[in-house]
Amino acid sequence: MPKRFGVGPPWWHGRFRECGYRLTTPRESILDVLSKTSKHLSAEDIYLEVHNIYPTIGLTTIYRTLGLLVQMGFVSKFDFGDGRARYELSMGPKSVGHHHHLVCTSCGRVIDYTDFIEEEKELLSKTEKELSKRYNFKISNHLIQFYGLCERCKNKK
Amino acid sequence: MPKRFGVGPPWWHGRFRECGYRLTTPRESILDVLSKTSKHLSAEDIYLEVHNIYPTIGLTTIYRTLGLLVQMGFVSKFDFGDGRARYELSMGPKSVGHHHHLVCTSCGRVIDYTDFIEEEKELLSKTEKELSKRYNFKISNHLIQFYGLCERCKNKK
DNA sequence: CTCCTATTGATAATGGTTTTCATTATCAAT
DNA sequence: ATTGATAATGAAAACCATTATCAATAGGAG
Repeated sequence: MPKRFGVGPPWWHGRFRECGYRLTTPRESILDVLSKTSKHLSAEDIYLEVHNIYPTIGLTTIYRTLGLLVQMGFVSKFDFGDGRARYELSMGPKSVGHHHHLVCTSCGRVIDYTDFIEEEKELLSKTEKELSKRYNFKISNHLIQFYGLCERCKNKK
Repeated sequence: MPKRFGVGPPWWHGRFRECGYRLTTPRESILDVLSKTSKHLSAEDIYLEVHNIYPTIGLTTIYRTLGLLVQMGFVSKFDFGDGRARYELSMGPKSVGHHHHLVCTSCGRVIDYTDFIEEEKELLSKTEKELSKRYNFKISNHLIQFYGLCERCKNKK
């Protein structure tokens, strides 16, 4: 039986050591905030949140740690076109798992969707396989976003 | 028989007037550069190119015009994660037409691919339709990018 | 040709992200 | 527990793509 979430050390403890990095208080605080939300937080959002539980944190450390987490594959970095990057835990309990985004070009609202159409996943892996072969490319990730007007903005016109 | 490209006024002349904008020399120069390449140019790339044929151009005008062209749907704006936006003509002779990107996370190289798998287009429109209905979202565009290691970088390891 | 207005471009400002560097914390070996 | 090598931190400054400001200029309807 797999270990339940919420008991024992968080799942990421081991991975840090494996990669040769130290799991420090600032880093844990950042992971803590990320794991307790399913929102799309900016670096400053995270800074403000972490600041509550670890007041001496610096914005620099936020950026550095996020870079590390992205590199380790724990965190995904997104650009929704508003000039600041957004970060989401890409694995873990509160995470919705892999998902794509609907971005409203008018108000900037972002909707996650995980309920893929049946064939969507299947086609995606097929496409990745095909592209890998054709372009001799080792594909490790993909980004899919749809742009348009959300319910509110659509009716506003 | 459709008008051949290269003769008569460029295809975009009319569209400007329709939208209530003036077609000025700086704007034409920018469109000229964009229509003669299939690369992913940054604002500064475009600035340097246009500067050759219209030396008094200002970087400000580049940004303003690109914003206009994006808004009019002539140009697509992309973010490949290197901190600067890239622009491509989304219609016209030299344009490869709608395409997706393979982005190398190591060297930043970008490969366009237009030769979609047969089912890809079909599924995409099906997905858009489904999402529009489910989230009451008017989808007008999408972005699909695959990340990984290009041939060169893959072998370098 | 003239006037009104959109457009331009030099400059300064903005703001998210990175760099720098002196200080501090971590962990393995003692 | 103590030490020492090294990684990590954070305040401040630097960076740099993009935007705002504003006086000067150009387009085009009349």
